[in-house]
Amino acid sequence: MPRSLKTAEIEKNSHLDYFNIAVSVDCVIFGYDNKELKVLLIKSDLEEFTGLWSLLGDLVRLDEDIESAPYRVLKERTGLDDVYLDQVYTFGDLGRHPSGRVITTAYYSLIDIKHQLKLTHNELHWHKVNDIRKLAFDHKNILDRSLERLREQVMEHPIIFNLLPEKFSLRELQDLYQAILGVNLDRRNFRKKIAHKDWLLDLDEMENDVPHRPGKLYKAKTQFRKNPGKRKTNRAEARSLID
Amino acid sequence: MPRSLKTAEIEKNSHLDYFNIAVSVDCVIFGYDNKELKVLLIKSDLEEFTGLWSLLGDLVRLDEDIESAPYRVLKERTGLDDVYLDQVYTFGDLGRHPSGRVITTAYYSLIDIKHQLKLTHNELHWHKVNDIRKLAFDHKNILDRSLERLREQVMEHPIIFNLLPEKFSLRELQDLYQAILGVNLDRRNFRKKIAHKDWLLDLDEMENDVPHRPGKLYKAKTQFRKNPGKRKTNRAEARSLID
DNA sequence: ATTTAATGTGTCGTAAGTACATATTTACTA
DNA sequence: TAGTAAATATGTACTTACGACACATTAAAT
Repeated sequence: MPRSLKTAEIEKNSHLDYFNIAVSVDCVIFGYDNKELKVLLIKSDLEEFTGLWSLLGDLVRLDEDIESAPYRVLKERTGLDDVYLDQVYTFGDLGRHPSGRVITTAYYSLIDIKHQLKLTHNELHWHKVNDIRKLAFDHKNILDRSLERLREQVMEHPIIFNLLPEKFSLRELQDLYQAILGVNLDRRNFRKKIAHKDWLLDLDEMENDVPHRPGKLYKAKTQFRKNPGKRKTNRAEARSLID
Repeated sequence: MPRSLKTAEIEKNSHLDYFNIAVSVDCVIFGYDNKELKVLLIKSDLEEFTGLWSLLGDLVRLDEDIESAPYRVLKERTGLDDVYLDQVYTFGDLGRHPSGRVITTAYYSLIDIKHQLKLTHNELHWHKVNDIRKLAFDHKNILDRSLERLREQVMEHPIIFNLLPEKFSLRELQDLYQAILGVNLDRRNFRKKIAHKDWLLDLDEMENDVPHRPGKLYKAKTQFRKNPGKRKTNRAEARSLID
């Protein structure tokens, strides 16, 4: 039996009961601003966690695929549509939710703070990922795992562009990589590596809002995958692992 | 509402009902024998899938962590203890289970067929992964994803040794890699790469059961992680992604 | 003794990773 | 308008990893 479950709380949380496991999704919504990686959080609505922030989540509905749930949550809470989402991990320890037995599947999302978001809900706030020490539930753990996954994915797949406006300079791109990976990169080597990936389209345009020599502007050439649910095995990838 | 859900079926499957999502785990149990990657399957017990095989799974109990469930399933069905398990993905499409709404979290497991398994259940059978075309439920999809994950993990982490007996030769190890990755590898380059990883302990022993020049025997030096639930981010890994 | 079938290295060309320096362009300001 | 500051843009040399490839060695079987 869940630890801190009392009858009063069951009534308060009518969607939870003693006899079933509830299924939820939580969204780790990453954004990038002012050279910092951010995550969108909401004030926790549970007494146990007053003052703490939490991820955006909801119970999975009986009539929706689990993959649809995080899209719905993002749409409902932020108005965002057509975002990049990837499943990270499913968390289901006994004590993770004080109101009952809830298993949650975490998704992370990459969005462009500046151009995409209209915050409809004033309890939502962007937080610097690096400054976060504690969150409600096990959400700090979920955040850590999501960041870990983001770091793994970001050099292998052309997904990082979801965090940037359509047009960006190589400096902006490098700053973003540095914010995500938490390391400084050599500019010349970084550019060689990016050039080699063939992800960028040279727009033949220049920055015009910088107080120094403007850089060239690029846009992402590659189509990012928006629905990661059903992937194909890539034989070539497997091969490159060894020989 | 689930597609093919009828009252009769609900009665037959008393653990499922109209009003809640059920949570299960499925185990993709990999083994290795005769130069082939195998997976342990059980005959499906559902009418809809008579004649088809399925993964070993069970509903998650109300009083166990989700991570504990696959360990329990393995213990109950095969007697296996202390195995390597890793969570792969959570599948939750509406129509995936004919008897109701069931969301399942897939784990893959690596075990040594020869020395560990006492099949207690005579409906269990090892199947060649390469020969599997169709499984019950969405289990073929789950198997594909698990194999994909195994292929990704197997060069990065010293987990492959869970599929081998304690002592093994480099040839056996290479054969196993080839079975998993589905490619042939150059022996010299393979050995260089493995040597470079510093995963092996030279036992100063020789094979003695082979009809040709015997090779040296090795054992795994590295401790495999048995409980992958809570990983730490590795700063050095992140750095190596860029430069 | 010869054959067979594997083990156990080494080399060389190529590609990628890493450390590092100089010239160039624009905005700013004095 | 000339000089300065700050960033862009690019190249080279070193080292390490990858990939294709060949030959000598060892033990078992005949």
